[in-house]
Amino acid sequence: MLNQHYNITSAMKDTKQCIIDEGTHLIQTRGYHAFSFQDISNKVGIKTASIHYHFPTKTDLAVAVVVSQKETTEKHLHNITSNGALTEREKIKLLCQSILATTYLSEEKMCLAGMLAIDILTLEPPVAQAVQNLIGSIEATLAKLISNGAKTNEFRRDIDAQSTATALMATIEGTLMLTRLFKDENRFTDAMDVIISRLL
Amino acid sequence: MLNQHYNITSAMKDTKQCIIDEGTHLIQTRGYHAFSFQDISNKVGIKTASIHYHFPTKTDLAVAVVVSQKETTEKHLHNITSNGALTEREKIKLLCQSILATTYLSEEKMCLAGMLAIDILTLEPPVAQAVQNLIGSIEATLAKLISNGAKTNEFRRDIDAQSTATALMATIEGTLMLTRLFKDENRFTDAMDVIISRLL
DNA sequence: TTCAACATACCTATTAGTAGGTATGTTGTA
DNA sequence: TACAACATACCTACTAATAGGTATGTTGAA
Repeated sequence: MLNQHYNITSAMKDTKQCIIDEGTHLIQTRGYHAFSFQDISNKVGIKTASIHYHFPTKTDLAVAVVVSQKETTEKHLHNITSNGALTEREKIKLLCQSILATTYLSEEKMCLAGMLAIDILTLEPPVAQAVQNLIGSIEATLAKLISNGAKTNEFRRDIDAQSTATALMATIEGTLMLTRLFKDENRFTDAMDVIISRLL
Repeated sequence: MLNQHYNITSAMKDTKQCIIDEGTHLIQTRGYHAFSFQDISNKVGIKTASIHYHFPTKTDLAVAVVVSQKETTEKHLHNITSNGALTEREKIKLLCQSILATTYLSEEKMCLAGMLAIDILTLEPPVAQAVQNLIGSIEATLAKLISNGAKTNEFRRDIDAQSTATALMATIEGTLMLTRLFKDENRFTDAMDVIISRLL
C-alpha cells in the first residue's frame, strides 16, 4: 500500500488517493467529527503524522475528499444523462437507484454531501463551500433532466424544473437518512417511487 | 441557575432539565459528536463532573434529550391535530411551518431526530432506539392526518397514507438539511409547497 | 444527622498537529 | 556522466488540548 521505496504500479493507487478514498468512506459512514487520523492510519497503513504531509489539516483533507467526490459524481452523472436510449424519467429513476446502490447498499453509507451538510455549523468555510458546490452540481443535473423532459411533454404540464429538482434532492437526502436509521432499504424505494410518480 | 442551596422556584428550572435543554440545543446545532460536557458546563454553570451526577454517561444524556423531545413534540403535535377549525391539509401545512420555526428559524437548528439519525452508525443502541421512536411518533401522526383527510376526500383518491407520510417525513428532514447548508429558508418553503401540493 | 446536589481534583484515552530525522528519487549543471 | 542539491514520502517521538469519566470532599436544608 505504501509507496515508499517502491515504484507505483497500475495496481497500486498512490498514497494520497488512498487517504482520500479512506477519508471518503469514513465520512460517509461515521461523519466528519467521528473519524480520526488514526482511523485512516489503521486502514491505509501509514502513520498519522505522515497523513499531515499530504494534507496539513483535517479541513484540507475534507476539502480534497469533497472535490474528488464531485469529479467522480459528475462523470457518473454524465454517463446517465448522455444515455440516449433512456427517457428523462428513466434517467432520473436510474440516478436514484444508483445513489441507493453506492450509499446504503454499500456498507450503509450516507451520501457524502448530506453527511457533511448536517455539520455545516461546525465546518470551516472551505469545506462548507465545497459541499455547496457538490450539492449544487447534482441539483443542476436534476433540473436539466426535468427541464428536458418538460420540453418533450414527458412530465406534467405545469412542472417547475428548479423547485422540483430542489424538492427531489431534499427527498433523496432525507429518505437516505431515514433508510439508514431504520435499516430498511424499502423506505428509499417506496418514498422515491411516490415522489417521482407525483412530482414528475 | 444552580439549585444548590436554593429552593426551586417556578422561574427556575431544575438543573437536570437545564442540562437536558442545553444538550438538546447543542445536539441540534453542533451534533452529537461535536458537543462536549464542557459546552454544557459553560452554559448551565455547573462543573462537567457534576453533569455525571445527573447523567452517568453521554449516552444517558442523549437518551434523556430524545425522550424529553418526544414528549414535547407529541404535546405540540396534539395541539395541531386536535384543532377542529383546520382541515387536515391545513394541519399538515401548519405542522411544517411549525417545524421550520422551531429549527432553522431558531438559531439555524436542525431537527433533533435528524441530527441524531445521521450518526446512527456511531450511536449506542439505546439512543438509536429512542431516535427511531421519536421519528416513528411524528410519522404516525402524519399518516393519521393523511388517513383522516383521505376519508373525507380531502386528498387525491389514490393516496396511500403510510408511504405518503414516509415521503413527507423524508422531505422535511432533507429540505431542512439543505436549508441549513445554503442558509436559505425559501428552500424549505418552496420544496414543501411543491411536495404538499403534489403528494396530497 | 442524613443526604441530595454540588465542587475539587484527578485519571486515562484520544485528538489534531509539530519537530526533526531518514531513505530514496529526481534534476540541473559542470 | 557524475554528483551536488533538492524533493518526495515516509518515520519516530512528541506536544498541548480535550474528551468522557471517577473518587472523594463539602455544604446547606429537611
